[in-house]
This record gives sequence, structure tokens and C-alpha cells, in this order.
Amino acid sequence: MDNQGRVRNITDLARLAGVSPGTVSRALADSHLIAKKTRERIQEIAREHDFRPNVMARNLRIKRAGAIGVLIPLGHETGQHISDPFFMTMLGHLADALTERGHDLLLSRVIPTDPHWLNRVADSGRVDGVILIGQSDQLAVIDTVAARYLPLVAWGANLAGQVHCSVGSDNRKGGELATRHLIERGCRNFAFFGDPIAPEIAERLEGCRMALAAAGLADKLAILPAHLTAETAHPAISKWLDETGSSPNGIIAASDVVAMSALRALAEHNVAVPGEVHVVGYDDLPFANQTVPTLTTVKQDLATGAAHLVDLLFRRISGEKTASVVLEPELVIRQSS
Amino acid sequence: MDNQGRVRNITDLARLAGVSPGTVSRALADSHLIAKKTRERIQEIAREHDFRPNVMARNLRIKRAGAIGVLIPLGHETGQHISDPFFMTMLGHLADALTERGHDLLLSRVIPTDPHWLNRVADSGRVDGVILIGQSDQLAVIDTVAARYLPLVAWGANLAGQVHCSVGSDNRKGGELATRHLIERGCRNFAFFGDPIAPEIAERLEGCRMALAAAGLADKLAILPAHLTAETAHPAISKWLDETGSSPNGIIAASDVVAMSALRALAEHNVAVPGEVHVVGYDDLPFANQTVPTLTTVKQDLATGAAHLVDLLFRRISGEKTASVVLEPELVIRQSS
DNA sequence: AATTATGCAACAATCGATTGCATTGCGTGT
DNA sequence: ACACGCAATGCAATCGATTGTTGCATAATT
Repeated sequence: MDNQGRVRNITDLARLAGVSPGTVSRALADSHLIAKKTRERIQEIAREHDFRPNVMARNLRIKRAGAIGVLIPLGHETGQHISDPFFMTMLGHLADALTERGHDLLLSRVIPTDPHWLNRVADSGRVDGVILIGQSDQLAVIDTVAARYLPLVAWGANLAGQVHCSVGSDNRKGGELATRHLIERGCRNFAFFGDPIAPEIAERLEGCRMALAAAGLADKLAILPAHLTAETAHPAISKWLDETGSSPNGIIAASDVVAMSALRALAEHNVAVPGEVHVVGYDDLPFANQTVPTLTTVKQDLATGAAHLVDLLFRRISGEKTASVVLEPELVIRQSS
Repeated sequence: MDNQGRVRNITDLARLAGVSPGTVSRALADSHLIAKKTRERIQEIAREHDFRPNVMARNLRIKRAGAIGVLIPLGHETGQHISDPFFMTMLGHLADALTERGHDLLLSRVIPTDPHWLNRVADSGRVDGVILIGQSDQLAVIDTVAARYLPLVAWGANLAGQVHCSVGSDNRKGGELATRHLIERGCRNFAFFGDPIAPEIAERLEGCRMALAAAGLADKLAILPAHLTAETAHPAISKWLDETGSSPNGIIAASDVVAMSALRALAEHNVAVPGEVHVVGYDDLPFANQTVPTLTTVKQDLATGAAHLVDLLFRRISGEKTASVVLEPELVIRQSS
């Protein structure tokens, strides 16, 4: 094996080059303290032996990690799998934005039953900061940690009196937009699909109610507290369609995943969309543009959301105490309404 | 600030407890070398001060990283974004399987232009092993690294003479399954949507050709080399449908993402599925069950695939020289055919 | 009482790199 | 010829933990 001559660390390389380890370190960092000739010779040897200094040792010494922890707290919603499209889309954008800044992305297990789940990552010393995708029902824990641990940002709602820095869209306004649009389309009978146990969903529902109240339609709303997974949403919606005699003609879904399930259930019941029923989703995930019919939805711009999260995080890493950001939701009108 | 009394390392804690750092280390590891009384006292102090030992320092000493690098080499397919549903689904399963084993997942930037993209991660010292999601056009690089770096596994094709360990489905067989199914459904005129520049796609196409040849329909195949992103696939398919006078009645899509685009394009051209045209996808991503109509597809069981990848990787980490795994593809019949 | 055994904790080397400070060697000014 | 300055490199402490070895009491044995 070539394991014999393998250069495993800076000291091996130093021996090979006939210099001290310190010199090698500086040479590889291209420090001007080392003569150009020596520097290039050492770099050449390093290249020949395919040597790359150990990142962990380096990080330990200079006290930075070069990685950002990304956590998805699932809380009570145990059914919600990590491969949910929403999380994954957000994760993709974060990966892009972080690697753009030369940081890696460390995805860690989340055990929200243990109150230390967040501390464990924050204090592990292997991340320079933490991004949470969603707050779940862990607001108390998050705020406690945020009070002492600066480099922490979360995607989600921005509630009054909140300690931690968050980025999210104005859910109330989003719910309002969706509902007003349906009213304009002539709907007079509404249904909201989504479980208001999550604060974000509750806000969307509230926006929906505000819009209906403003139009004098406050009593025309039915609520189906469907869970956010496609697997549970479809049967619930299907059963509901079967049982309900007078079906609504305007459906507000709490997420695109739920909306997609609704579209399918409606198709199976031979209900024309948007002919008989208008449907609006929430999120504008990539597939919203690929459904049949394509989905009208309230866009949460996850790309700029991710960009904000990363930007705020790095400002916090350098000590700044940033404020939360609330993004404007935007109605994207497609075929389903 | 409470930064004054904050316990930042094992030495601080040792001072507080009036013992040596080594004793603290052993106490926190619950070593029986330390008297039970002392051990519990130290653990109590650690708990009070919310102290958790620095993972990086620990890893440096015991020479393990506690993390697995997960890379997505995109190669030439620059358009293919990291948030592609296929990658994300796989990533979700991997995250679950890895955290199950107490390892974190390090998602790193992939620059396939630099021939050292893989070495950089493998030799960084911050991962115990590497999982590649896909091989792209980097077979040469992957095999070179695999020859000397054992803990490396890849999702993808299993080609003859391949050095590295891979897990993937039998693409040829999958293509065959899909095509035979369409033949049984009465199709006589076929189209394959997908770019055979990727080895996996090429194998699927070959399987398709074999099935057609066996049925004496070898000359009834049109190929539309659509790229694998939804954004590029839809217009291409749409244009193709416009231009082609005699449309096929059996469509084999190289992936579910392409199939979904095809479904939409067909719907917009008022072509009934499965009435006039039968469509089969590939992958069985979660959304395949949510399309309208739901998608018949060749299932690659990504959950067991991920489980295999992780299992093989850990066996390689402990020195075993594992062989590749080829999974049986399975036809999942739904509404689109 | 002297000796051996045993339990507990301290000491110090180590993982692999970084970096402030000390040292060496060479050229130059006087 | 001597001192001085500066450039180039070596030395050694450091980051924060782990762990083999050693030392010191106290308990058990003869």
C-alpha cells in the first residue's frame, strides 16, 4: 500500500521538505513571512502528495467551525417527515446560500422532547451559528437560547414579544390575499383546510376570517383541520367531500401540499377546478406550477427568505443584534382559481 | 453578563470542582475509574452550568468526526438545482438513517470543475465517510478516489468494471418493466422523454428498446432528449406535441419530474390520460401519488436505497470491503396508464 | 506491624494545526 | 571590522478534550 509514504499531517510534510511544521503552515496559507521560493516548493510537495491540512484541527485552533447548523424542529407534528417538500425546498436554498459564503451545512437530529435539543447543537462547538426551519411548538426553548446565544435565526412567524430573530412572511396578510381573491372570483361559500394548532396556520386562518368579515361573509366558513402531510390530508378531504352535502366553492388550503391533495380529491369526485370550485394554496413550492390544473397560491419567496436568513445569521455571527424580517406574501394566480 | 462565570471548557469545570481536567473528562464519560460520588458531583456541576464538552476537540483527539459528508455532484447538468425533488427525497431519507446512527450530515458544496472536489471532502478530516447522491459524469474521479479511500458509497448506476461501491436500481430492467406495461396496455407508438447523456437514463432507454424489440416494435420509438428539470422539460414537451402530427400513445418518462411536466403539457393540449395516451414515470417520488391523474411509475425504493447506502458506508468505515447493491425496480400502477 | 492489593485522582503526552516570539544569517552602513 | 537591521525560519505555547501511566492513600492480608 502507499500508506507508507502517505503524508498525513503538516509535520510529515515538514520533515519531507526539511523545514519546521510552522513554516509549512504559513507556506500553505501563502504567508509573506515565508520566502516565495520556499513557499512554492512546499506547496508543490503538498500538491504532489495530495495533502490537505486537517480542517478540524485548524478550526479548533482558530475557534471557528466553518459550518452552520440547520435544524428542523418537528415538535408535536411527529407525522411530518423530514422529506416534506417545504423543508426540502428551504434546505436547498439554504445549502446554496451557505456554500456561497464558504460554509458547510450541518443537518442534525432534532429531539424536541429533550429541552436541550437546541443547546446541544449551539454549544457543541462544531457550528458557527444555527438556522431553524420553523419554530414548531418550541417557542419557549428557542427564546431561552436566543437570549444568550446570538448567532441564531429562525424561519417562521414573528410574534409579539418574541426574543429570537425570525424571517417569515406575513401569514395574516397572506390568508387575507387568498380569501379576497376567492371573493373576487365570486365564491360565497368557503372552506379552510389546515390545522390551526401551528401558529403560522392560525395566522393564515385569521387573515382569512378578516377578509370574510370585511365582505360580510363571516359565517360562510367551514374549517377542516387537516394535517400537513399529503398522506393524511387526502383521505380527510375525500371523506369530508363525501359527507358534506353543500360543498363550498372556495377552498383555502394552508399549504401547497394540502392543496395538491385537495386537487386530487376533487378530481376523483369529478368536481371541476376552477369550474365549480376555486382552490388557493400557500407556499408556492416548485411543484405548484406543475399540478393539473396549476395551483393558484400565496407565494412565500423561499429563495429570498433563505437569503435573508443567511444574511442575518452572518451579521449576528459578527456581533450585530439584528431585527426580524417580515416578507410580503404575494398572490400567484394560476389555473386553479 | 453571565459570561463571567460561564464554564467554557473542561478546565474551568475542573477548577470549579477542585479536581483535574482529566478527572472531569472521565466523570462526564461516566467512567468507573472515578468514584461514584465524585462523578455525580461533577455531573451535577456540569448540569448546573449547562456545560457540554467541545465536540471538535473531542473528535480531534479520538480521530473521528461524527459526521458523514453527503455530496450531490451535478456535473454538466448545471441547470439541475439542488432542490430537485429527487435529491431532496434521498437527502431526507439519508438524514433520517444517519441521525439514527448518531451521525450528523454535512452537506458540502460541489465543484465538479475542480478535479479535487471529492478529495477535498474526503481528506478534510471532518467526515468519517462520504455518500454521493448520483455519479453524474464524474465516474473517473469517483473511481480514482474510491481506489484509496474506503468509506465512500454512491447512489447510481452499477457499471461493469466500476471500482467504487454503489447502490442503485436495475435501470435497464426498470425501463423494460415500464415499456412492457405500456405494450400490455395496448400502446403501439412510443416516446421516451429524457436525456440519455446520463448513464442511468441511457440504461433506462436501453431497457425500453429491449422490450420493444422483443415485441417487434423496435421502430416505433421516438426520443425526446428532455432535460431533467421541470422548467426545461415542459416547454420542450409542449413544443414537441405541437409539432408532431402523429402523437404516440405510450410515453416513458425518464423521471417523475419529467412525467409530471408531460402530464401538464398533455392536459393543456386536451389529450386524455390515460384515455388517449398512457404515461409512465420513473422514481416514484412522494408526489407521484398526488398528481392528477396519479402517476404510474417505476419505483426506486429510495428509503431502502438510503438504508443500504448508510449500512454499506458504516461497514466500510469499519474496514469491510463491501460489494455494490442492485435493487429490483418495481412497477407501481396508478391512474396514468 | 509489615506487606501487598486496590481504588481514586493527578500528571502529562497527544490529536493536527496556528501564531507570537526568539533566533539565525546575511547584507550594509560607518 | 563591527554593529545594526531585516528577512526567513525555528521554537514552543495554544485550542479543548482523551487516556496511559504514575503516585498516593486506605483497606486487606499474613
